[in-house]
Amino acid sequence: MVTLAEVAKHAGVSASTVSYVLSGKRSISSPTRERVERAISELGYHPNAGARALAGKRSHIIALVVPLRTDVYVPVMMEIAISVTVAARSHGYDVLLITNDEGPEGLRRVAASGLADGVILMDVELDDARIPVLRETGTHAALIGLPADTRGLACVDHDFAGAGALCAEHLADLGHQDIAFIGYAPGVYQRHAGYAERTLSGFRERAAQRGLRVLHRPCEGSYESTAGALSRILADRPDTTGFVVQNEGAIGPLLSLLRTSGRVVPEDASVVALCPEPLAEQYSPRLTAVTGPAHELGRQAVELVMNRLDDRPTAEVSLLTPVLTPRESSGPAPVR
Amino acid sequence: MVTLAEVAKHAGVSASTVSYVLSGKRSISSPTRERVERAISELGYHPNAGARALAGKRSHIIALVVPLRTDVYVPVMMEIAISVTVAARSHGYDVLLITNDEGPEGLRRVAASGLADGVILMDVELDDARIPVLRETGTHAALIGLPADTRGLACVDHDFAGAGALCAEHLADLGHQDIAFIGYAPGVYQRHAGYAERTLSGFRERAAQRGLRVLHRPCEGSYESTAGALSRILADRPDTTGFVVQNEGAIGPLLSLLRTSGRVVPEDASVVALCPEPLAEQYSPRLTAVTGPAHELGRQAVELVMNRLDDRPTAEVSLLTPVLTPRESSGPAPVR
DNA sequence: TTGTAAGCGTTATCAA
DNA sequence: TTGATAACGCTTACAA
Repeated sequence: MVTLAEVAKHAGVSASTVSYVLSGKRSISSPTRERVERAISELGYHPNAGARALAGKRSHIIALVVPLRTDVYVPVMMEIAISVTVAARSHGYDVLLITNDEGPEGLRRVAASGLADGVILMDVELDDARIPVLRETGTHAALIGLPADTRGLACVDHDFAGAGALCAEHLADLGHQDIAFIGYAPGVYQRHAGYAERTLSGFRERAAQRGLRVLHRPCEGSYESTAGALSRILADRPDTTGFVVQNEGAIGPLLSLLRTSGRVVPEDASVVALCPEPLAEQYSPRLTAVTGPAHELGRQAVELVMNRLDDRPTAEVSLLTPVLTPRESSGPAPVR
Repeated sequence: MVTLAEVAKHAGVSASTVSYVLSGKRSISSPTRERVERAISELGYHPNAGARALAGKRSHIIALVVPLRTDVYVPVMMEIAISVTVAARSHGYDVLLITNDEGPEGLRRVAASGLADGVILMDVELDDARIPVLRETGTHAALIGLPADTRGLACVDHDFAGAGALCAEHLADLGHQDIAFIGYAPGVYQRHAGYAERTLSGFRERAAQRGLRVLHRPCEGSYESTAGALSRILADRPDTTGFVVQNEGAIGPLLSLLRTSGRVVPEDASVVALCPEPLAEQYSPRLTAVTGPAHELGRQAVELVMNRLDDRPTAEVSLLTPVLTPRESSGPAPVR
């Protein structure tokens, strides 16, 4: 194993000079810098991570806490994890993966041992058990998701209310009057999951402004539950021509069922999905969809942690603007 | 921050005693052990990771290298990542996430810096650029996937040939004679991706043994490409009654197209998918599918790395047995 | 602009 | 069964 001392000897300088060349924390004359850099590459030197952490009081690692089972669509979780890793690397940081099966104690372990300098929590809940640990240990952290009490925390999330509003806006613009919102499973609303409620209220508010009639139906996402939701919707409001779906599992069934019931999309019924782009693209017809930038979520979370590590102040909450991409599944309301 | 020295003072013993209580590397009398353990919990001591790595020459971290873009269905990648993390924790190890955008150099960095003691590579290709680095640096590693040359390496993968055989077997048992295999995109076969070729040859071999007629059609997975593949199949072999699909994207389109063409599944045509369970469950009809245990892949990879770290010999290749779960999409061949 | 040297918090060897 | 103590490889005052 090549050590800093060996590099120093090889370059004919002191150890501290090598260290300073690496860290850039003091100015070095070009000739020495070059000698050192040559020595480094000739010997294939890589600083020892443990020693660096011990002496420098910084592990250059951030922990990413992922839930075992999650509300978040898995490919999106992965996209976030990857964007976090890439963004962290651009700051010279690596990412440690922590699963939530250790519970909040995992956080404490990682922070107290100095294994990680900071933490990013994914899939944060309104009343998240990990937050007290964060406060108690004073760990530098960024949250993806919005807890009930954000005081002193740094959070990034999609602007779900804005996303809901966008759906209402789009369908109203197309002349639809009766809209059904097919949502997550009832349990999700019963435990007051923030993203679900925020989307729904953003949607409802804008719908009210635009004078739309709205029906909200929770849905498990299975074929059967979607069929149940749809038939109730059509029974209660036969004039429904617009559908907003916020439930990945319900999309496929909904499209099949509309077809089966003789409704052509988008001529007879318009469908707007709240889902990731790749999902929207893979259906036939391709779905008009509202999406938030998942990789941006990861990137910003990393920026937040880095800012906190360097004692730069950060805003408490940052919401990312969603985008509606019109595709083939939405069109003008049918004339009656 | 609580140090080992503070614990020692609090317990009235020497630092080394505390260290040995923690590592269990020498026998300690019960009374001292208890005093030390009490001190540890009273002070909330967590050993410093950097110091431990430096002195002990082991970081207790393994790196998991994930591809940015992948052939593997993303939720399965995530499942593997999580099972790796959980399994690693059970050995006192943490997992560092490395993306492949650093290229093979990322591996070298992580190994040479002592950041990780070992490495798990996901989505390994036949001629993987990361393998030379592994050999050159002598890094302890486990590969998920099978490279062309496995000498000296520890690999785990699904038994794709077995999976293919299982599909042929199942359809033959049901009396089907003409089977179409709807595969991955042509490019996947052109670059001789191991899993694709192994599945296909396993399938072909068993089909031949059972006297089945077989048609293999690569497919991009889009609606259009699936439609193209299906119409060619039905043109070339109108008597085709069995379909094997190994392309997540093609499943939905195939089911729609069969329905559209007036074929009822499973009365007129049987479909067997090579895909993860959750995917098979979410279609209507639910799909008979062949699946490999993804979490087992992660678990075994960790065991392999741990064995290598402790100089225990390991087999070069371990293939995990796939399972066929019969569901609603396959049934007896129609009588002619 | 560069060098010297004192830690950082463990582990593990050598004694006792 | 336990205690001193010398590494481990780096960072960072403090000197020069």
